[in-house]
Amino acid sequence: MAEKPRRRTQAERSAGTREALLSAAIETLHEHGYAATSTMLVAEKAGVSRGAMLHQFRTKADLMTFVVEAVFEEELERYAEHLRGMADPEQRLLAFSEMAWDVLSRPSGVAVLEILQGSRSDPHLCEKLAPVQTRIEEQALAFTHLAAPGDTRGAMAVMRLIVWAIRGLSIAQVLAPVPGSVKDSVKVLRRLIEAGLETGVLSVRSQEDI
Amino acid sequence: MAEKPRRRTQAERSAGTREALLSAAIETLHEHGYAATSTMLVAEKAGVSRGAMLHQFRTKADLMTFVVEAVFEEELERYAEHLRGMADPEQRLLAFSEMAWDVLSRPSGVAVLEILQGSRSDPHLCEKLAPVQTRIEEQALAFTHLAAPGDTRGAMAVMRLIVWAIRGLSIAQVLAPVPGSVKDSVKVLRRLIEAGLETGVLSVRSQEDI
DNA sequence: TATGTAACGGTCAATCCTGCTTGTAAATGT
DNA sequence: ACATTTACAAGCAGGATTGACCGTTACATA
Repeated sequence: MAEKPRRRTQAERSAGTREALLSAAIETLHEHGYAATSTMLVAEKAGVSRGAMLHQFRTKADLMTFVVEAVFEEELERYAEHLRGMADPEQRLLAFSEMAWDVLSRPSGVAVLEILQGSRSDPHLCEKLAPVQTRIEEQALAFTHLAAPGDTRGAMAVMRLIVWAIRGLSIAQVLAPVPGSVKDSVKVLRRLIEAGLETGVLSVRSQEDI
Repeated sequence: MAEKPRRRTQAERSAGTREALLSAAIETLHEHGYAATSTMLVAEKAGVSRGAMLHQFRTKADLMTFVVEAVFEEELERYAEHLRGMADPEQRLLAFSEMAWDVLSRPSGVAVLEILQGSRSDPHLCEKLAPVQTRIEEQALAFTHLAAPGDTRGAMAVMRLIVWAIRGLSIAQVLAPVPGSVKDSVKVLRRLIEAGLETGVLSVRSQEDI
């Protein structure tokens, strides 16, 4: 009758439960926020026993760290896809705010933000996340190529502004009763960047005297 | 020896403990985030017995709501002070980002953001906060006078962008290992607004076709 | 002064969450 | 084929948090 209920290989099983836990964690974080994201809830939503979860992620901090890392990998791919065939730095900068909105306003982006924010409440998680965080910021900066190699500080300021403006707006969106209207602000940001490029404030070559 | 240990009046005593709890809550939220802000911790830090706290704020949600409201009142005053004698709408808009940074990056501003974010984890708090939140946004909009009376939607988009960009950056600041560097981004925002005004993207008169 | 009311201090039960431990079955490696 | 490692299930203990319940004291007012 039924196919041999072939047990999957170990690696497959591991990957399966980790994937299920990842999705469930993202969903829970997106929906209920960090404070209400207990490991029990996540395991239950993932359809995984608490024992299994505990085997894969010994502590809650481990699970959260995994989520941050996994989502970041996925985000990088998404950025890369958006930027494919966009060589002009100015064009990249112009597209950046809407790109970032696409990437960061998704449930996974909100989930990561919840974790970052929530990490402040858990020293253990905090120190596990510290290296990941700096690595992310470095890679994000290198990846965007927003400025000439020389001006790290200016490029960092611009990148941070855009990223955190978008993150802020993504909070506004989940908090707002009518989520749609937030995107207007993203467009305003894009226009501001256009204006900045026109007037030379955002020269992609240098960003000296801030 | 000692002065008569005159017992304060009832109203004074109430106000005293509420004030102490307010400060302690802000401090705890700013320092450890929402998840780690237990009522016990707050009471302890305020030097108030749990019984007293429970008398003033029957539930945790009550305390949090009080914090949001009290801080907002204080923020309004701060804004008013900044804007005193600044009648020109363009000038107001120019000053807005740095004003907002002054007001929102303070511990109380971070605390409110923590509460808003944390409210998603607590339906009870969520519904208590909903009316407060819309009231705040309305008043903020009316208060800033960023656009001509006609164009509510455009003004809202601009106001939201600035406010949430600043809020996002204030998160970045508490998360960052070296907090100082975040302010660069605030200056970039100011420059972008200048540029937007120059090129007419941010006309204070109208903000039609977004 | 006497009575009602408000602030307060301390303790309690119920709940929830986390991480540990034990036990089982399957897959992997020799 | 056997030994070892890995994935999983389930129960358990410790700790923390919340909100409620007493009793006590001081203020307020008649």
